[in-house]
Amino acid sequence: MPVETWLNTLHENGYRLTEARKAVVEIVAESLKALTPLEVFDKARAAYPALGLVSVYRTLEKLEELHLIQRVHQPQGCQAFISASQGHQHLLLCQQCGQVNYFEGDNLETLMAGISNQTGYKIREHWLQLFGLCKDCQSSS
Amino acid sequence: MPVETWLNTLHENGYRLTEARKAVVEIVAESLKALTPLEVFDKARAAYPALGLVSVYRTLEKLEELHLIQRVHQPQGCQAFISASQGHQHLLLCQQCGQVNYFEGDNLETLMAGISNQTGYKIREHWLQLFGLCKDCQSSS
DNA sequence: TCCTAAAATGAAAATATCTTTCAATAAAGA
DNA sequence: TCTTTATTGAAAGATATTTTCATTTTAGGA
Repeated sequence: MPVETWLNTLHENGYRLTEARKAVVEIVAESLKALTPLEVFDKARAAYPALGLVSVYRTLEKLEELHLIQRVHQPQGCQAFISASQGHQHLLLCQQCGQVNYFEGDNLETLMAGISNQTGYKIREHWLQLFGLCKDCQSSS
Repeated sequence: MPVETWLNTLHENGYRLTEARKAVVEIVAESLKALTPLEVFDKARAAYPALGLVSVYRTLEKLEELHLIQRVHQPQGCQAFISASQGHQHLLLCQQCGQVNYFEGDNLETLMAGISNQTGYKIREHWLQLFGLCKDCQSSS
């Protein structure tokens, strides 16, 4: 999704468009990898040196609230964010370079129905995430 | 899995059996809910008041390394640990009481093969986790 | 049972991460 | 342009985790 769309969404929801926010959005919207707040801070400061780390946290908070980004869970940690996909999708992460891909079409209905039966649980949500090696990292290793 | 097995595994891997470790293992091995280091600390101190929080962290580290426990990822945070299931299983968590269930039989092979084709990724791992309401919490809400 | 080397401990200090507070600044509609 | 109010960055505060280190304890051999 283009940076413009993100800025519009922020504005439409009553948030002001400041230099700090634009710098953060610019970085996060265009990253193919999940970034931690500190990584965003470092990258965004290149464009806007006065940026404070606090503003990064606050902006990420709002972007998450507006479902423009989502938190990425990994064995190394769960503080990283990536642009959120539209609709119901899942993540596929490269274990080498960190590149993130999205996919949909999880035919988990049958599986979940069976588990619901077995356990008596009423299932309300599911998380599915795949890890592997992207094309590039397969050949280079 | 019984506490004894955990202690044996620790011993077999060259780790000594200390009072601190026993107290931690006792708590974690028998919990049906995922516990944070601090929660483990509090509970384990009942049995062994001299316990230090550092030892909790160190013991959890070893238990994870030996695959006796696994980290549980949740929207509220990812610092909690639960007894690891044998073989390849997934978690089903109650969103109300936190109770953890295990299930297996994920027929994701077809799904993963398709995604592998589409993306060119070589898929090496997958995370699947379900959230819902357990039997008890359904009736009480 | 006693001894000893080395692992493990707890306390305290150090790091790292994230949040709150607050006076100053800047956005955006009138 | 003016004014209100959201937003800012710096600093302090709160949490969570790791490191350091002198002391204690374990476990295996004597």
